Amino acid sequence: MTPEQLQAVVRTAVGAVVERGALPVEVPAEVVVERPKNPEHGDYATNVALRLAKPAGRPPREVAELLAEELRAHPGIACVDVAGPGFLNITLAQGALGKIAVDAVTAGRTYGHTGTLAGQKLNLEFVSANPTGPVHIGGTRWAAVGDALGRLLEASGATVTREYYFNDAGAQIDRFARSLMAAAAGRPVPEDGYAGDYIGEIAAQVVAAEPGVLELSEDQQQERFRERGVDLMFAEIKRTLAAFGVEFDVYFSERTLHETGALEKAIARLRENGHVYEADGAVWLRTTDFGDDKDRPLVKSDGEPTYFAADCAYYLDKRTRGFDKVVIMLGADHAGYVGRYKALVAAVGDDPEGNLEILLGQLVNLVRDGEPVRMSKRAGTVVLLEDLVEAVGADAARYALARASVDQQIDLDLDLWSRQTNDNPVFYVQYAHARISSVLRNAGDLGIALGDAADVDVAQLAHDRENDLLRALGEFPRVLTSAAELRAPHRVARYLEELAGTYHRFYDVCRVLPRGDEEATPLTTARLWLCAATAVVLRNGLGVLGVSAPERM
RNA sequence: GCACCCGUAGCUCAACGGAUAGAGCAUCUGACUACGGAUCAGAAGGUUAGGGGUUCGAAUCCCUUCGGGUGCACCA
Repeated sequence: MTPEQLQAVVRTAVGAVVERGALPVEVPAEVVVERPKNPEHGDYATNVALRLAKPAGRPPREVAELLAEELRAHPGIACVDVAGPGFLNITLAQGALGKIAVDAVTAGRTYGHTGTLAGQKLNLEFVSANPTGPVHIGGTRWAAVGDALGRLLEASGATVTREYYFNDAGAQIDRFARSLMAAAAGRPVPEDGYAGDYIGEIAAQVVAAEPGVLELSEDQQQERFRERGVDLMFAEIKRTLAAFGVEFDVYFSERTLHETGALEKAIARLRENGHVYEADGAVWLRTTDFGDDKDRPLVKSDGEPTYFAADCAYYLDKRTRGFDKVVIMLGADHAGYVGRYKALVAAVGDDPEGNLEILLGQLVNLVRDGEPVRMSKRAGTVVLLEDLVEAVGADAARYALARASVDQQIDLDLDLWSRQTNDNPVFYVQYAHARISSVLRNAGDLGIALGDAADVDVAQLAHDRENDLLRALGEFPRVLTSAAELRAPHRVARYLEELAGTYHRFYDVCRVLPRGDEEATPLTTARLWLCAATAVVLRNGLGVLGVSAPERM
């Protein structure tokens, strides 16, 4: 029996008790069945009696007793205890957990996938670093977490479009172009320009591609350097992200919003809704009507539209593309944007809570030898995605960034994460997978096959460590759905570490393959299924995080 | 000054309002005739920054003090 099935059984039991008038409450839509931390508390526990006590006007333990009696009648349940303030501790019948292993192996790479978010069409925007330089460490955290979140949402049945928005229309790009021009001409980069080795590299590539470019007029040169520079920088960014295992469905150019008149249309719509006014020669959106700290300009007094105006147009563009929900992942340094974004969504007539979701992530510090790492070879001051990958490898980098909650500032120790030992959590998890792969290989060499699902006797799995492992495997679908709902990919990583530990403890005391000239038994086969199921879950879980599951290390 | 995030074992971090707050590392003690020891068993380690409140129950929610981070542009 899987936890989901038990959940249904408990709910049915509540229904039965209510039905015969013993409990004057509404049957809850969902009851919580969880795996207790303390093994003495049975296979599963539910707090449903505690929840129902107040509406029923009865003491929790009394409610619990009523439900316990009902549940004991179920054939899959061996015993039910009322414990503590009114928890129901449930122990399943011998062999009832074994189905989980069969389910996992049978479902394979879709094990853990659910339809809890089916029908939702989400736009997930992350990284969105401007093509004026390489992706730095902040964007890297979002690349790892955002991509994992995308996979997580898809595993729960949502349709996800990963989107990268880039600013190729404003003053920053102009500064980038002028920096390239200066470097190409051998002049120092302007005061407000971009430094770093990459500027010289790209400038040289532009000159190589357009030999006469330095002969052009100042304006023409800037245009050529801008266009080619952005292309080259973007190619570099995409290459770096791809090497990190992150790909986007849409790269959205701000410039296109200007060129198609989308900004004017957006402003017109906001004006129709009565939220636009003019003051001091500028055009303003009255975002304070929707909880923002101050009103925001859409068009500056010099007639130029603001970046915020482009944000409005961009949001509307996403909505017309049919996304129910627009999710934007930002660094904590952009926390100030939340208020105006929410206000903008309200101003166009959407629901700022339902249609928009902004996830804020705290910043990352890199540490080596206990000292903060600040310098980068290429960019002068910031640390880059490629620096991190070079230092620890893509798997460790992705895992390290995805394993912490995003609202925690993290100190990432480069020494630790580059170590090939069990200090390093990603190796601990990957090792478990490699170890299982080895067992399965050895089984094959011995001519022992998993065989058909109908033939395996999972009731053979009766050892405590086997049951621990089965319960852990049974949690996986719920780990994925709750991590998706909470937008918390780090939960998957924590779960995998726990699962790896549970497997190692099983392996330590439960011999899988026959030794020497012993014969394979039904228990051998059952344990092999358990191993295969664990490998499936490790693989699927690591897959969500974009980390490889090696068969040999 | 105002707003948001954070403060949990020596260190890095978990814990959708639930039972005795958990892992890994580091420290100490054990298990190698090894299906991969990159493993396992055990010990030690905590006033969840401090103080109030809410309730059957608070690391979690509310108020407050202290400490750290970030942001408060007709910049992008």
